Amino acid sequence: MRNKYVLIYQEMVQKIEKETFKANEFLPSENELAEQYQTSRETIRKALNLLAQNGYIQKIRGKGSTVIERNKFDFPVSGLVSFKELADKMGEKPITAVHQCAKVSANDFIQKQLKLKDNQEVWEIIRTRSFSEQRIILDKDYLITKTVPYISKDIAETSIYNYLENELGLIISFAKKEIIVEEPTAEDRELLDLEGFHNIVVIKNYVYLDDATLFQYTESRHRPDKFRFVDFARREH
Amino acid sequence: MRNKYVLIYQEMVQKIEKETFKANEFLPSENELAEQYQTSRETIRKALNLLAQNGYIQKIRGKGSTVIERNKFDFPVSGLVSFKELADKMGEKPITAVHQCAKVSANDFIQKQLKLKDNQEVWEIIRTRSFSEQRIILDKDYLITKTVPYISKDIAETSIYNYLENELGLIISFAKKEIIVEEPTAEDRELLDLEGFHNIVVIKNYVYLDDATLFQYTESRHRPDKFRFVDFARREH
DNA sequence: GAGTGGTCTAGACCACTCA
DNA sequence: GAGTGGTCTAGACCACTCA
Repeated sequence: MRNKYVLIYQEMVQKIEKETFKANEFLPSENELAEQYQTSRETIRKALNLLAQNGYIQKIRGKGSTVIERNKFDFPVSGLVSFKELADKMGEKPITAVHQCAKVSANDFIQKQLKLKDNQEVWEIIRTRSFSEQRIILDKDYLITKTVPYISKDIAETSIYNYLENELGLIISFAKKEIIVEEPTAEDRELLDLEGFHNIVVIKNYVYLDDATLFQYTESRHRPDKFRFVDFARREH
Repeated sequence: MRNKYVLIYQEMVQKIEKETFKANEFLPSENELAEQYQTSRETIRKALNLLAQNGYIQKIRGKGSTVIERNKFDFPVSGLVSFKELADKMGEKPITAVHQCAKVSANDFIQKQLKLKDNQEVWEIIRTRSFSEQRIILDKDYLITKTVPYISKDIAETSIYNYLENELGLIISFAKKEIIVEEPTAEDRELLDLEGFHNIVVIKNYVYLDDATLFQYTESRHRPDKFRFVDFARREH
């Protein structure tokens, strides 16, 4: 049984997406919601805070909470998004080709990224993603073998995240992301259909578990014309 | 007088940055903190949740809250960051040149971005940012005149955000951001030192006030070699 | 002045960790 | 079994909005 405030949050997300609660209209007041859900106001407020954080509503003091107009296609909830989730939203089904899926000794660069003490073994997974017969994205994943003792080409072909979370029971907690633009490497030129593009957008991702241990480093290398990153951010005051 | 939980949050941020609380060590427990700050546990928890959200700590059930190792230079707190804040963190002082600062009639594109009904007037501000004598960034800002009745070249040269928040008293609440890569326009070629680069990284920003009204659309156009975006994101479960 | 959201409290019960 | 964080409650007081 999930938490009450998460259930209320999810139910309200549904209602916003189905437009039971419409954009620019006000939600019922916190007191009314507390009454409806037979719970305390603080619990309602936890649900509403989740909605606000994720860009569904804007709370206005003295007035109420209004539903933020959102183009679901343009602005998915931001945060950590795996490639598969992203592709679902893009509509078109990508084809994944696995070029490498093996335990290798970490080179200096990977050692540094994953803060390894010595040249431990890591899983190296190299994949390309194709849309309409064009190889657009090169994904390079490095996973610590202590946390992920085994992984197969089959898994790499579907979803690594699904395997990590549902099969291994790992709880992914947060990630640090960096986006930069680089010159294509020889590997990029070989594995991607660059079509004359002179740059590659590189998304570096450092992924952490719920005990704050770093266990994965990922580089997602995109052809620039197909790259798009969207984000919803609240300003701190 | 600010809120108790914000004060506690700020004090703890200080302690983490000054390494009174060191990376990978545990904070005092919530009960201890409640005792120390003479407050209730729920108030302490609000402060700790802010710390967790902003990537300072990781809470581990049954054990406590550990300080996340963070390279402050590499990973500033993510979210909405104005150019001036960003430049402060980069160390080098940029030079801003204002090319345009005028009320103009909104063209079709701007009307669409700002969801205007007709061709209202908007403030158009076009600026370049130089580092080491190189014009690296082209900023194009469009502000709704109803919200921002007046703005000057002087303001555009320093910080628009400072003016909006401290002079006009506007409360900026959230923004939707989109990052894509484009071919340089004629304007990019004219106003930036492209040095042969074939692409421009474009950050589109839709900025909203605390009453959920959209009042500003910004395009920040970066030379790709100097572009860098970092983010801290928690995964939703 | 009635209604709204924002903060804070003191206490309860729970699941989890670790010796 | 002692200590940890996670959730939930019922109530208080406050600042703000709006008629």
